Amino acid sequence: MPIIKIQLPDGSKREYRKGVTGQEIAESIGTGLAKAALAVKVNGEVWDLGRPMNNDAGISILTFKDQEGKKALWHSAEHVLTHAMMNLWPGKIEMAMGPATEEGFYFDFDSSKKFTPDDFKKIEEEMAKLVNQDLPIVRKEISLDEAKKLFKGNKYKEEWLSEIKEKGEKVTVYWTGKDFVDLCRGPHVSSTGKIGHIKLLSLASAYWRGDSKNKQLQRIYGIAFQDRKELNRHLEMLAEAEKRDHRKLGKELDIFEIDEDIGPGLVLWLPNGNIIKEELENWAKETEKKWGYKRVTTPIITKEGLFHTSEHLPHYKESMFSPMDIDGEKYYIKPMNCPFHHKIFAARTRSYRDLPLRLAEYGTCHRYEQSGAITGLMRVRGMDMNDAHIYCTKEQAVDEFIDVIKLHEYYYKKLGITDYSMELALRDLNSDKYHGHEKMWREAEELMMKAMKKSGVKFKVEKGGAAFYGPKIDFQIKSVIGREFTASTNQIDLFMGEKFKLKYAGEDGKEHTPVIIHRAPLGTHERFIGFLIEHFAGKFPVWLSPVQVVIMTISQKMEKHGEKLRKEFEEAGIRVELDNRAESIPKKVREAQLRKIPIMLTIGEKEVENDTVALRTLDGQVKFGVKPELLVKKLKENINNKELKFEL
RNA sequence: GCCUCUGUAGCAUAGUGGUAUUGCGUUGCCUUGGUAAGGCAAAGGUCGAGGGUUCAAAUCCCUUCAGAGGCUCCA
Repeated sequence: MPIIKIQLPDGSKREYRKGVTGQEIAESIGTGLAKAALAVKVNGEVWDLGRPMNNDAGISILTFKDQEGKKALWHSAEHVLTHAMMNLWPGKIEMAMGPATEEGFYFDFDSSKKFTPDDFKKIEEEMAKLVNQDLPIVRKEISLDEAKKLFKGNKYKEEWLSEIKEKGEKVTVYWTGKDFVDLCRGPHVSSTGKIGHIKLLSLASAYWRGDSKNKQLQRIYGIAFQDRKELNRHLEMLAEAEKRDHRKLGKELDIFEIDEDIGPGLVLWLPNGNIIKEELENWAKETEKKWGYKRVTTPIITKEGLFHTSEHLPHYKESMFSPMDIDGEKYYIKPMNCPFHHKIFAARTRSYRDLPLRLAEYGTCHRYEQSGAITGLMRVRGMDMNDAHIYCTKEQAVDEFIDVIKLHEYYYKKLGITDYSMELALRDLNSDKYHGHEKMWREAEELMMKAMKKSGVKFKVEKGGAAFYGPKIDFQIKSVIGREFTASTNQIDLFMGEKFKLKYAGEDGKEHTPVIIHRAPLGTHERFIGFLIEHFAGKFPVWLSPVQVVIMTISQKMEKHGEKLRKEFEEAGIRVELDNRAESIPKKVREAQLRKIPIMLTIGEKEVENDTVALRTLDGQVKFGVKPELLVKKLKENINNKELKFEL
């Protein structure tokens, strides 16, 4: 019998007969593993457990702990979903496609029946049946002709097959039991029993192959876990995420409002929200002053010519609000601040001695976002941007850019944002949306790459995401509940300097074009605060809290004392409220908790007598006999240092 | 922009053809209390807007606005 050598996950080598499967190897290692195994990684490629190995190989057994194992399970769950729907509505479902994603799976299909979440229960029951039957899931390589016969009449599969033919790839199908088959590359788990518990989450629509010219299909999203408890935990997490939704909290905490009569994506900052906004703004102003930025202010509207120079017109016209006619000339509302800052640079003769010149502004910009893209504070049409442009020499560019990265890191660290990543977005060489000449692009890419590498920060390269005038770096931040956003975009720009004919006198006495760095570490107030609401679940650190301290009287007899205390806190620059209503303490506490006020003080007879307060923090801890002077001192320190937590 | 769904008082909700339910909040009165809801009462709604069907519309149909989940887009 021919023998092959397999290197096991622990590094040891063992001999097996030729044709051994991943499942058999898993069984030979340990019974627990045999059950948990979902797929196998063979020389770096993910395989089904049942696929025979005919050569020496190094393997690792994938379980639900591995993302690839999860994906095999989820993809199989997607097949079960398709299978169940074909069973329930025979002839009514034309299956298109369905992959596993990073957090579950979805299935796209075409059907004359309009599905609603009310159908989920029925489908889930059918899926549970299929899982209980523990049907084998078997991979088969078949010929193109066989495949064509098998999927005859399904235009989506036919399109897929003709593409496989073009690429010259092999056709693989997966059978679930005897009566369900789908065209699929896999990998899958070996039988439906391994999938465990499936939950359908939502219903949406999507264009076939993600192209808006194509037909829209119905899409069902789902998730699956082997362990019921894990599924429940996941569902709880989703519910928790919903509670943290900035739109919900924004309303509950009186942070912002979006009024129908004003328009979609146009934010009304309520007094509470405005405090957060101003605190952030002041922080950025102070910080950037220290980092050598100079502040400027520029208009919100401009003659159209400015955007022709920058080439935003006509290329980005559709993202701009329609122009208005002023004295027979077209004026646009600015979608960004860059050209204005360039004009400030150009307004005076510049020498290399003036560089780097860092111009910063809290600019109010408006962009015509697609109506369907607008969500809460995350995608808006009117925004305040913490924007700045650095004009420097080519020699300075790398270090300046590293400083920009450091500035981000400073901001994020202070706010306790630890989960972030960077993406270097380059141009897509096949697209014609990019401007400027080849040399300029290459140089800009090189400069950015150099800066990223020198800074030592991890980053991912993404093709096709660049701005039309240069590559960019996006900071992706993740909130505690796992929602990810682009918080800021930064660029080294060799294009606009030329377009705006910006010049400085160099050391050599000749004219040079400055390099421009675009940066906005806090992005827009809208998105950033939206993110922070979810990040902190509305429990802002003291310095950002709209109301920092509430003083609650046990009875209205303590009003005078309460008022005296309130004044003391207020004079110390602390945002404080006195709650002297004729309500019970439990009720006052409850309300303060719901408003997420970080410092709750109660005063009763004892406190008046001893001139102390009882301190309660949001986590429910109560400390009696606290001296107000000490508290004020500690709070001021906490606020000035912008600390994340308050401790006495 | 496209697809699907949703829209009832400040907020959260009940209501499948007979002009609207409940809770919180608000206001008033009583209560003056020790760490997540004290009691009673009152006010508050052209049921997103406009049109249509019908004796009668929150409810059915059309248009429109807004929101949600996606897709496309995202300088």
